[in-house]
Amino acid sequence: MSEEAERDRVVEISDELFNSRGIQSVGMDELRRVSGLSLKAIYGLFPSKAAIILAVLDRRHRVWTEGVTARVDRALEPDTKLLAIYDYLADWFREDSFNGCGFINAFAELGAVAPEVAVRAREHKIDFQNYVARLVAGANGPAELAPQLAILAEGAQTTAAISGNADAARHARAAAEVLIRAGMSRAS
Amino acid sequence: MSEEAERDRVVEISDELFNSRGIQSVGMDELRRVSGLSLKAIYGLFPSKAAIILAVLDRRHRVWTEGVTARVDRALEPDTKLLAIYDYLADWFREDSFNGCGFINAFAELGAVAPEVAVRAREHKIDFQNYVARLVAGANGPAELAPQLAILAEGAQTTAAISGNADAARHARAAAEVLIRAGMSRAS
DNA sequence: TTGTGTTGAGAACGTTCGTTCTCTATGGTT
DNA sequence: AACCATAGAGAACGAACGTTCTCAACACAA
Repeated sequence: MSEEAERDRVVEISDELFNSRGIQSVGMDELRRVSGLSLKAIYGLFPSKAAIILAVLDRRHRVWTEGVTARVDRALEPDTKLLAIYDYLADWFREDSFNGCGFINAFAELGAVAPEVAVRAREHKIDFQNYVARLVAGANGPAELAPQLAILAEGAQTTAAISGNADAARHARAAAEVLIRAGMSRAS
Repeated sequence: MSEEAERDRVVEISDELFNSRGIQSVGMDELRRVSGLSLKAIYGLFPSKAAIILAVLDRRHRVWTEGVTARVDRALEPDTKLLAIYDYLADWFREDSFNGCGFINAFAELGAVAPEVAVRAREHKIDFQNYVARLVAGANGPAELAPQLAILAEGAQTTAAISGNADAARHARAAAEVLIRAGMSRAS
């Protein structure tokens, strides 16, 4: 296995473990056991656990972005593209492994003591807000609609994570529909 | 100082420290140093750090509930009562010590490994949803409005925490206004 | 075959944490 | 003054963590 592939494998395994049990609760020894690599090999791929954490965040950003854009791209109309975000959330919430937004979790766990984690979380959220803003602009919606829709998505994620059921996506979608319709009628 | 007062003091100090730096990052030794009590005294008041964490969550629930109800009670009309929630959030977000919802943070940090923390977080959120539902009912709004408004409040909290600015409260309030108006017009 | 560099397995190290224990000083009671 | 219970200060303990080191096994070149 190439070094690149091994790195990806460690990051993927770390992502799953961090997601299910939190970052600080997962030790390097468990990473070694699950990955089948030696500690020496892992430390040959990454200089520290902190570097693995950041790599996991980068991966999460990529997976999230690809997932949501793929889902949005399938929708045909500008307004159904916006609603597709919440359909993506609904599917995500129903996965057994769903445990809340990894960035919110990482920020809550390490944001105050690991500035780089806070930065990645902030960048991830800003990136999503900008994406929503572009979709809103594409639908000729008013600028203030974008942060509102983003807040709905954020709220759905934490509500689904803590309550443990996926209804939040449905509620957020319904709210988004109302906001979009209201925004469009005012814009036209 | 009475034992009750000392207990409160430890919980209050722990709340502040946990809020600013996360739960796991704060050790018992720091609690000792800041509180001025001996470790022995602290362990006389609480059987373990886990018990302190739960006491902090209970305190957070009490403070939050009192704060938001006080703000809501100041509003006169049923629909402005609903909007008062977001005004309360706006004030909270602007506090220097604001670091996101303590329950979301605790859940993210410990929910997967400390079931009691997850239960408290869930109970807290359910309690808030029920509160919103009562306010919505008082305003003769449709039942589906309540979870939508709750999701807006959740999203505002995480967005404000990660982005570091209080605008999220304003956006959430504006969205809530639209949802409330739409809900009322359909109900009437 | 011999020598050499590399690697895996995991022991070891230094630190930190939650918790308990020791020891000393103190204050009240007789 | 003599005794005892109490409590503070922090050392000590066992466990767990991230990281590094040791050492034996192995692959491969000469």
